[in-house]
Amino acid sequence: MTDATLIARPVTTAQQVHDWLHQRILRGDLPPGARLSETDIAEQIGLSRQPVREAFIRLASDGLAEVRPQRGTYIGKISARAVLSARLIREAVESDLARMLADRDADLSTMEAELSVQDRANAQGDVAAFIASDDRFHQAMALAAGQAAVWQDLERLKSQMNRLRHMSMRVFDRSETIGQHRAILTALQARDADAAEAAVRAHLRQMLTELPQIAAAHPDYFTD
Amino acid sequence: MTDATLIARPVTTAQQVHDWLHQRILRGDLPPGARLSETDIAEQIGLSRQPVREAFIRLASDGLAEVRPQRGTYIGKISARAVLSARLIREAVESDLARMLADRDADLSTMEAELSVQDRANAQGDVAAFIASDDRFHQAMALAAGQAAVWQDLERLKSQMNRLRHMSMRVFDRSETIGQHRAILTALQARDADAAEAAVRAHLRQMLTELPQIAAAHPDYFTD
DNA sequence: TGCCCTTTACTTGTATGGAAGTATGGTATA
DNA sequence: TATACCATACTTCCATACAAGTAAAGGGCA
Repeated sequence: MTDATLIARPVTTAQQVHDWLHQRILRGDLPPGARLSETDIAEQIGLSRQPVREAFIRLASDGLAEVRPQRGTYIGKISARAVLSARLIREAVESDLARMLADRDADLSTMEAELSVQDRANAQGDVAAFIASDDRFHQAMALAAGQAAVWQDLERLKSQMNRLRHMSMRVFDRSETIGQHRAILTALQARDADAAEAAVRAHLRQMLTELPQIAAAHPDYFTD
Repeated sequence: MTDATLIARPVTTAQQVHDWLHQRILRGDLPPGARLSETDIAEQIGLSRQPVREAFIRLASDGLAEVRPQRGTYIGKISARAVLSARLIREAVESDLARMLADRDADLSTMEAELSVQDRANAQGDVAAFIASDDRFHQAMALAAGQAAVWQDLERLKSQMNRLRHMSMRVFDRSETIGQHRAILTALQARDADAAEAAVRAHLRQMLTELPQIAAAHPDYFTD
């Protein structure tokens, strides 16, 4: 999530504004469809409109905002199409990664550790902690397969899904999710590629049933 | 490639500048590592720096340029890592799409037609036409599977690969590529999911052998 | 001759003013 | 009362000026 950029690039004000808004959107603080205003935000943080404007442009590139010339800028609604597309891609890619992992003697300790974190977070009802650990679990799988760059690419696609999750997490019990994670890990430890692939696909298909429910509960947050 | 935007959104100047540069970069007119200058381009097309600057920001978001504050803006070099990552993702996703297609009675006429186009383009040595048709062939597969949004996502990831292809196409004979395309189509027509998946994977793994050769021939265009 | 420091030119970053376009509410008119 | 028109208050877009920082060339000095 917080992609620790290795090279310490000099960070501009516009960059910081972008990162700040990006985070707020993904966490759901800025709800889909909400209006953004260059002048409002500029005043709010004591800057001119220019860096704010440039932040907006980058948010639009991220697919998180929509700039309508001469009309206004709005937080993008969650595109069901984009969520389903990202889900399909994740299923295809992560099931391949799981197969690769099952065929080698990989280090699965990080994934193991995250499962414990998720147990605690679920017991304590700490939604944010659970989501963060969930991400790290999947990331760890990519890293164990030696595909850090792949995970970075997936993360870009995942942004729409992430906003969705912040809503769904408050609705669903996550013990089922943890069980699915454990099934994946067990299959990998057993070096059973077929079982691992099946577990990954089953896990990621969970969203197919959740998405319509969430969308029905928040119809104004979604677009097809 | 030229994603015909369905809604006729009002296009700003900055948007046009971005599209123009985007195309030039992907076609290789602006080589990796080349320097871009806000003022130069602004003068060149009779505008102020502002819209050009905003175009640069979006190119950076696309991963095609790098803005180094107070230092300069450069066309991004081709990241071997990004190419390999996109390739792995394509293989995983497109092999899944092929399986989906093999399991249904899909319309494969567009793919068939593109094969003829590729034959002609290869015979005439028309590199640009071949690349365009190659893209449409793969896009047609996604469309036939009812996954237009997935192809859009893949296209974003493909940008690094596309620049590579404009170089490789001048080096390699493409009849082998056409044969691989035909193998995919034949398997789909036979409704043989296993064969289709194998054909897709074999086709997309071709790049694993081509990338090192291209990189060796143009070492200054690449970064790891 | 070689090294260090200063100056200068050039880069992108930010601030501000006005231009162009849109939406809205009020007003005159039928 | 309903409708068409117009003034007004917004929005983002573009142009311009200046600020901050970088890099490189040139001069002074050992």
